[in-house]
Amino acid sequence: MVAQEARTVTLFDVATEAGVSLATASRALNGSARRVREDLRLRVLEAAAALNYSPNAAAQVVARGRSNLVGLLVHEIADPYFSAIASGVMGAAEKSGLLVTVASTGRDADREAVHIAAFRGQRARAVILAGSRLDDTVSLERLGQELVAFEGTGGRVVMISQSKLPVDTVVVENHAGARNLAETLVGLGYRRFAVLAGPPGLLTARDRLAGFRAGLAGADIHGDSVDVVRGGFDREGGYSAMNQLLDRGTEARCLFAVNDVMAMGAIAAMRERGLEVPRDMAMAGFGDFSMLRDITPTLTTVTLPLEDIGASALDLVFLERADKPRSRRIRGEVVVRASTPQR
Amino acid sequence: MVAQEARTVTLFDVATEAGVSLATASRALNGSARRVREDLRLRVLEAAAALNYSPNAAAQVVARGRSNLVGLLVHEIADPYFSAIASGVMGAAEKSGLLVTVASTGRDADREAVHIAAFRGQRARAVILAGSRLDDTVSLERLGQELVAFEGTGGRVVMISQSKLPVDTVVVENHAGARNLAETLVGLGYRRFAVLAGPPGLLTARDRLAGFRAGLAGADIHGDSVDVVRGGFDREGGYSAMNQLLDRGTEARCLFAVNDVMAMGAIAAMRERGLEVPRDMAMAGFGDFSMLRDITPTLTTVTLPLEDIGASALDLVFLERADKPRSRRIRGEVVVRASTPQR
DNA sequence: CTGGACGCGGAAAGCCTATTCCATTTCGCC
DNA sequence: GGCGAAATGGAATAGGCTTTCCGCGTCCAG
Repeated sequence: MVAQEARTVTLFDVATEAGVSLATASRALNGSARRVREDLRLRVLEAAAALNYSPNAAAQVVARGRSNLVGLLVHEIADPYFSAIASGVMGAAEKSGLLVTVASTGRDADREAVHIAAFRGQRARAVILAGSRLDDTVSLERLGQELVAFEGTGGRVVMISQSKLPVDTVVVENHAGARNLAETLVGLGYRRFAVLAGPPGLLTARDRLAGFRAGLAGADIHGDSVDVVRGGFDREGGYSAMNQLLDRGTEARCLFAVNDVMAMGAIAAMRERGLEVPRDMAMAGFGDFSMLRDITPTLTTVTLPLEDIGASALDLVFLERADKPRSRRIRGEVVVRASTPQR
Repeated sequence: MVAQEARTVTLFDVATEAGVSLATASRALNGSARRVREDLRLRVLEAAAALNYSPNAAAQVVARGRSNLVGLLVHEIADPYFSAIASGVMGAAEKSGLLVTVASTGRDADREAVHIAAFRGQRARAVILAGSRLDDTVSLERLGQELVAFEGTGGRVVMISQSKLPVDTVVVENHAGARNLAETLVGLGYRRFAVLAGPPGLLTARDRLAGFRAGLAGADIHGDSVDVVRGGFDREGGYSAMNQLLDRGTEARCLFAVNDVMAMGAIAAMRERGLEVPRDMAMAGFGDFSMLRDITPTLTTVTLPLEDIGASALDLVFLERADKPRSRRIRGEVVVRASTPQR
């Protein structure tokens, strides 16, 4: 028995096996503009199948000058908000024959830049940035440069959240959603509010707070009567902000947490003190991830069609780059549940 | 003004700019075995920075014959179980300078095969298969062939869940965990059990059921006194299985759902009928995703260190392929919470 | 019957990088 | 100072594929 060198089979092998040239084999396999006579085409296909040929994608990328990879940058893939978006992106990508490479940045602008550079190296077809930007001109500038470099390789850039850079964007209407929520809550009879507002620089958090305030203002409820507490944009942030609020005391009868997981943290903080939602405090969140309908009490929130958002982002990838960046606006919908009963 | 063709900058440009040869530039940039004189090295680095050079990863892959991509196959990225594992894999990958490409299979064996073929085309360094196998010899066989072909390109294969194929595996000790859980529940005073058991063919579900039964058998509680209902391995499955169980009536005082999201579905089904956990029925789950501590009541379960599982899988990627597949065993830990009070 | 248009296979160039193989320089040591 | 060994720069090649360009055969119109 001869020791077999496990060489991988190349297009050359397929061509030889089929008795045609490399060029013909290539054309037969990926149906180029040029046509190949039917019998040859079949011979090539058969040969490829017989040899279990799998084209070397890297070589194709080198030859074509572009890949079919899409880079998806999220803050944290384990966060249900991002994993739902990722699911939408990946579902749409599969339909379009694209592969999705995901990277978590942990909200770190530097790692973001590193990953974009890596995607540039991959000659990725596009990069999708999911997640809120910070209100930080320096890092925004830096990101912009990185993205320009990326576009220089022919790739597309799509952002999800705010339209702060001149790239196509799926804009989440945080302001409008929060305003509607405020109006709804006022309609339910609430007058005194507290807000767990997230970190100061985070645009998403800021927009939601501003929208909520705008909604209250429409009902003549003004800023000074609203208790605002800052905190991280995650469960822990909600938990500690709520503790802060409870420690210092509040007259609010209804709490708005600018993100659902913060609301969950807040509920946990209340429970530890023997307080109950909505008996001791009504509560509303924002962002709706599916698990929310299973917590007790079910939580009033503004639902966002996260998977659609991801899919929309991938749609934008296929548009030609234009001078004027386009945006798709996604509106959330207020859903009233048990946590905010009529007063 | 001259129309600028936006050609991407290549290694050749860097070499020219630095006044050295291509070979030297290459060696300077990725520190090969060969050394480059310090001043030249610095010149190259400067030139690269000045031109904002980013190596063409695809060309590197072609030249080196292997990539730094890791393919991760999950059933559904939006499922917290898988997104937590993905988070672990991605965190570890980043430390090792690897990129992670994720694909969702939706438990479809064909799509699984398609994706593995795609990863083979990418010359991925490794593919990690997360998620339970089905007890289906045909598709298992098919998968095995696909994986052999993948390994033929020099890639590594790591599975997470059961060790059913001759590849390195992170084995989740479902049987032992469920047995411990059963023993714990018996210790709390429960004697009559029902199980929401998941689909018949799914190995993970099967192992947990078998382990649970084994634990009960140790306490002389035998099969015929346990109500077993089949259902999907997700929230909907738990919901409908629970409805089935309640429709036909049961004497069980404690329910074991073989997976946490099924337990959540079951709780929802009970709530719709005005039933409460644990008053009307105690309940335990399996798999612990972090949100669980925030539902009411907090749920007894077997926690799995999902992020560690992902990280372990990536560890295995770096081991040399060996004749005997290795396995890392991961044991869950029983956590008793409010849903199963002492009786 | 002839000439041009068209269809199609094949040779070869090109994509970008890593690495081998020479050629030259540098260095250590007697 | 001279010699061999070690270090190091550079030309050329490899790697797998796509695509351009060339040339030949076929078909149809005149």
